Amino acid sequence: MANRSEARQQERVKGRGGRGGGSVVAAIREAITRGDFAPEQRLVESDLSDRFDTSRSAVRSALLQLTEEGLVEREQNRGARVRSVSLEEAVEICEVRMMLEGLCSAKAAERATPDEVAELRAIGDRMRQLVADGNVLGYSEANQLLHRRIRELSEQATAEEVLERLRAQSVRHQFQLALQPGRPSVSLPEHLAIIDAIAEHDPLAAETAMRTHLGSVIGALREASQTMGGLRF
Amino acid sequence: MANRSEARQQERVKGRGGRGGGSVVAAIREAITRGDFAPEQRLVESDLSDRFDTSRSAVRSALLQLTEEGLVEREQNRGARVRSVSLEEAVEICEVRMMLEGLCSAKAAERATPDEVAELRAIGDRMRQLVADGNVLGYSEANQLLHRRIRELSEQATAEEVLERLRAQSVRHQFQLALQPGRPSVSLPEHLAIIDAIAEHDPLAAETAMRTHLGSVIGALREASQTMGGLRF
DNA sequence: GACAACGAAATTGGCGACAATATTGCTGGC
DNA sequence: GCCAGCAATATTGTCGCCAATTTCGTTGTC
Repeated sequence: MANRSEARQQERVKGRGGRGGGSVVAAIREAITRGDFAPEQRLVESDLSDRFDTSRSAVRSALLQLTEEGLVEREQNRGARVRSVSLEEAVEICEVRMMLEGLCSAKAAERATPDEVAELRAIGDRMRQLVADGNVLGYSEANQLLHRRIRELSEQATAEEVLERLRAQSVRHQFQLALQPGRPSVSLPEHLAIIDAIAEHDPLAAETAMRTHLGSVIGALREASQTMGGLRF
Repeated sequence: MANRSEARQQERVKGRGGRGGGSVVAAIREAITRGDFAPEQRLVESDLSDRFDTSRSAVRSALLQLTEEGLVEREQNRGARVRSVSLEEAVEICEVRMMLEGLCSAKAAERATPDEVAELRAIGDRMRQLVADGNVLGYSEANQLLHRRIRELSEQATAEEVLERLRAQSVRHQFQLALQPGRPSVSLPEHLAIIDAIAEHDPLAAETAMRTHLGSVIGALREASQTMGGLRF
């Protein structure tokens, strides 16, 4: 659409020009989750191959894969768009997270070594500090880190994979939530409860604490959408 | 490998020859889950395009998608094979099912209409009869049907999608289990308990019953693998 | 007789071209 | 002035070809 003239920065994939087999997927995925592409935005194959300095077939196969991952939607002969996930879908995702992160939390409670417990405790302390300082973005990052570490500690590859996929799908909702005023002070004690349960190697308490936390996230999602007017993301 | 001469039956995809965009994926997926291809078997692109009477690029893109679904594994420049899932992986899958089908079971208990409850009860009755008759294959089918209907009743699209994917990955383990002598008489009461809980619209009991059931499945998987010698599927 | 080096065959990876389809803009009639 | 039909354009879908890579078989040497 004539914007090929406005010399757009080309994001070279992996350094070498035009190559990078599987990493084209990673590049486009990151661009979507980072918000470079808006929800519902059309993803034209030739534009993308241009932007990422790769071939159209590479982009094509990447879009196929991202469709499978739930980040992109395609219609026959009508191309691909960034998937926009509705509030209802975000709630569904959170319900699944509730179950699966509950499992991971329980497993982490079983397996965590003293060092790993110390690591979680350190994250908890940092969270406390960040909330006290009113550092919303920092807290959001620590939040992601905590959830990720607990997933990893579970050593449940199947659950980890599913959760990673779902996380990518709901980054926007997740981020919106983090910016909600007063939200950190609600979630902080929930996070600390999870850490405590894992530290005490109490799988049942760890699962319950995680479920409580994500239940509260679901509630917050619903509330936030009311104030925001039910926008899709 | 010179077996192109033995006139192998060509399974036309979708009737018309050589077409059928997305349904090539379905055809190969079915062939894998039906056991036409053994685990670890190589999937040569030209062979498949021959067998399903389609183009190599269609097969190629199908294999890409099936890799994403966890049914196929690929190595750079070395082609695709049918993924073989180990006992440990099967247990992981079952743990995830435990959580997610637990969720679906609870939601089904909330939502099920009288008609739907009657339908589940009918399945339960049929199961009882099939066990009494010693009809193992029939029971296995009814088993799958029950789990599927509960998933559908939950109207949790996200969980349904994940579960469907995982089911395809573990069909072999699932089938092996169904053939285990004495297994039906163990699982029958568990299934009936799930149905009862849903019929009584008791989400908590429904979730618990489902978790108990799949916990028992995990135990059975482990036992079966001992007698079978820890074979991969 | 075993093994390394080499060459041939099989297979995958990727690009370019072309056909099929959808979208957009234009023209003429009412 | 609005709408139907048609032409032009943009975009996707698919195929065939060739290069890159791996695998398999052969030959020659020790």
